[in-house]
Amino acid sequence: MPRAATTSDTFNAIAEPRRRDILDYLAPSEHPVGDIVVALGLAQPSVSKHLRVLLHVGLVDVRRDGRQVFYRTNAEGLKPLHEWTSRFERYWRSQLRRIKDRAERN
Amino acid sequence: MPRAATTSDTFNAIAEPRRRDILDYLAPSEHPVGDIVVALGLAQPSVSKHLRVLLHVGLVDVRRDGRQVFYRTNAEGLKPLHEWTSRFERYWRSQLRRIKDRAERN
DNA sequence: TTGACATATTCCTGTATAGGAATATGATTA
DNA sequence: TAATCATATTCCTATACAGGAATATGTCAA
Repeated sequence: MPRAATTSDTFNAIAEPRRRDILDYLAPSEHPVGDIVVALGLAQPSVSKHLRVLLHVGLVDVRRDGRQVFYRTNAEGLKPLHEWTSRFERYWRSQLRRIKDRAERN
Repeated sequence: MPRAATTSDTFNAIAEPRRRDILDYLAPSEHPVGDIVVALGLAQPSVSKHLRVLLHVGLVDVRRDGRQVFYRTNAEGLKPLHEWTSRFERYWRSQLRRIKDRAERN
């Protein structure tokens, strides 16, 4: 079996750095595609493709207005990712905490 | 350009679900490869390969003991991921918060 | 030393990119 | 209607898997 599709889930979608850049850019407020092209210095077709992937997994929302298409990060979609990493929080908190954890296991 | 290598960074490494399972399993305490094989029901070579990727990006630590090799999740390696997702926290906190954010932008 | 055990590596293959180039689609304006 | 603007899609290609099968490597025990 080959690697899973980038469109299959959030984790695969954000594995691509440019897509993370796009999510960062679109988090505070919506922007038309052209803005992303300029802001991130990417080729327009490339941006459209990345947006399609992000849309597929629900990480961005769209709003069409005339010939422009506004995208915006849907932060909710990043929750699962955040929650998964949170499970490991107790293991890095601090050296002290780590010692406590170790004691608890005995 | 093809997709980035899974060994290139944390984000790519955890894009594979089995690797996340392995990290979950190895977080509380170290385990030899054989345990992972049994616990997750994967083929041994497959587990070894996944571990190699995780080791490459520093998500697990190794300790050899006789013919067994013990692996353990290095939670520190997941910090960057957690921090990246944290940046979006303010955007999902609550509807109230979202309204406040919107007001702040005006 | 030999055999069993634990893990790693190699080889093979079907699949899925991501970027570049060219083109298509849809909407707006002259 | 034609020209233009904003985006999306298609085609092409080099690359990188991830799993299965077979085998290699390293270690311990008899």
